[in-house]
Amino acid sequence: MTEAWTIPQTIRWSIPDETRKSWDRKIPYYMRFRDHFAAMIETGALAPGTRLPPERALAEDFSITRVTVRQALTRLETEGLIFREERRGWFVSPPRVRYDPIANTGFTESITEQGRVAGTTVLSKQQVAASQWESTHLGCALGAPIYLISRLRSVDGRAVLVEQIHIKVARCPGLLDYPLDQSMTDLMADKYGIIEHRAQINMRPTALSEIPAKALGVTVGTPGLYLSRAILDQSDQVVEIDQEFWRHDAIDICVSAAGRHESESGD
Amino acid sequence: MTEAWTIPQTIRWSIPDETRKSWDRKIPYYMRFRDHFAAMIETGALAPGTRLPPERALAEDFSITRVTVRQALTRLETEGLIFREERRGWFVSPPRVRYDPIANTGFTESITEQGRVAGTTVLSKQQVAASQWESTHLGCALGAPIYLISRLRSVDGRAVLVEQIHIKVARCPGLLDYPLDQSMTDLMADKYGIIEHRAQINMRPTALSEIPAKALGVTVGTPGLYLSRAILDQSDQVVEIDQEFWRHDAIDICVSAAGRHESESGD
DNA sequence: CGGCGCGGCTGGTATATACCAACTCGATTC
DNA sequence: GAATCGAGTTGGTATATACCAGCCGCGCCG
Repeated sequence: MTEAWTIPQTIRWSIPDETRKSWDRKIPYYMRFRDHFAAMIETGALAPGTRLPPERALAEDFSITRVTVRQALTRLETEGLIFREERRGWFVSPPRVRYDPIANTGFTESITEQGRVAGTTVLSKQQVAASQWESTHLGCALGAPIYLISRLRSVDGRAVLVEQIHIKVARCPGLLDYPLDQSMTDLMADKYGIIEHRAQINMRPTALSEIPAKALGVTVGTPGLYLSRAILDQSDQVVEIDQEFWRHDAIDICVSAAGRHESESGD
Repeated sequence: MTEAWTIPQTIRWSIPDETRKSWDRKIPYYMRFRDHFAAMIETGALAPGTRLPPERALAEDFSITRVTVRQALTRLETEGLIFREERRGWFVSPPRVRYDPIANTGFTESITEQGRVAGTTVLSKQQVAASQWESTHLGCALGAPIYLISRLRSVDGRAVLVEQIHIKVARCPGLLDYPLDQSMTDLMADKYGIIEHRAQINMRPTALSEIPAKALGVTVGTPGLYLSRAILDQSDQVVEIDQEFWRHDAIDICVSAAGRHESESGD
């Protein structure tokens, strides 16, 4: 319904003849089913959050088997139009939230600006010994003490991401005693005088594995977006690593870039 | 095999007890199948580009049905470990290419730096009348003449993205007469004196629709990443809009961010 | 009135089978 | 030697069916 949804549809590709031909040939059942619901969602006939009828009912109504129904539903899920909750049903996805991973605004602030309600829950906080991966990426000895904080973040009551935060104990002693359901950036600045100077961000599509899927209340293997953020201080020391697992249909990443300089070449 | 692949596996989530319990309960056939191939790929026993046996052979070897095999293969595909070519077979995915959408380097340059071979093919070039979407985003009248360029870009011979470039004819007259299989940024700077000053980038996971899927040689509905880039000049005029459709398993987005400023709050 | 249990509903996993459509590659033909 | 044809192979779509596992609500029981 929002502009974001319609962008892919408004694209005009090069060979319209090809497209026209495709209308002549037989369209698979699952695709007609998909098109039907995609249209209803995009026109707003099905409001976000609406629950779809049970798979068995859909199969009967459309005179196709449940297997075919599930093929179509999975497709709509991949497209981000609907989502499912394990053994509870299929629902129309809410509009995506815009998120700028490099901006000077945090999650809560950014969501609030969009007129939506952000929520944060601390799932766990503990002190552990650095694994191989952590020692490499945090720049500490293997087995050195680190804090591990796991949080669930939601928009309008729907969980959209789980994150795991890794911080060296030596750098922020006593961190776990502070309230952790708010901005880590602010906390580290206020209590430890640590200012984020630079961040290295990685993103890639993935499938949600068991633990993050369970935390988000989704079926394992559903598409997701992995986003990691390494935060460096003024002296280029890594002070925090944040690993985020997003529902793939919840996010619209928006970044603004400074332009290429005159002297440099592109491409 | 690369570090990027193993990150999700090295994550240590909060409730290891839960994880332990999961080993006791029955693991579905499709998951064991998945685990088997995921392990072979991650250890390098299956090299990138390797073709998997036909689905029917896999079904027989593992004593499961082809439906179940396909469920597992689709899962591995969502995870980015394997990909398929329409009616040709399943293959092990090559390592992802790192890509910084906001850096001062173009596609070819960036790929080359990673020791890989970039390729660009112009699929089509034409002049059309601006659609509603184009007039809105390019900032021109509806029906105004615009150039539409469609290109296919590959890494090591494998198509990784299709892009569609929209440029106002008024701004770059005669553009289509220049060679278009190279840097558009350079071309616009050299021939028209247009310097990229700022870019607005949007990204989100999606499913590849028919046209981009066909161009990439993949099955429609496979996961993809949609990336659009609006390029503004010195006077904040939109001079170019680039819409890119990536194979989701080909890309590892890396961006470097300037830190949050001292006076601002994060979250 | 509150907690517990059970049954029904939902999606999750799996079998067995069939036919279709596109690609491959070798053989045949011009 | 190049173009064409065709058979076989591969994935794509679809039916019909069965049982399992977790969620939910109703009703029973304390």
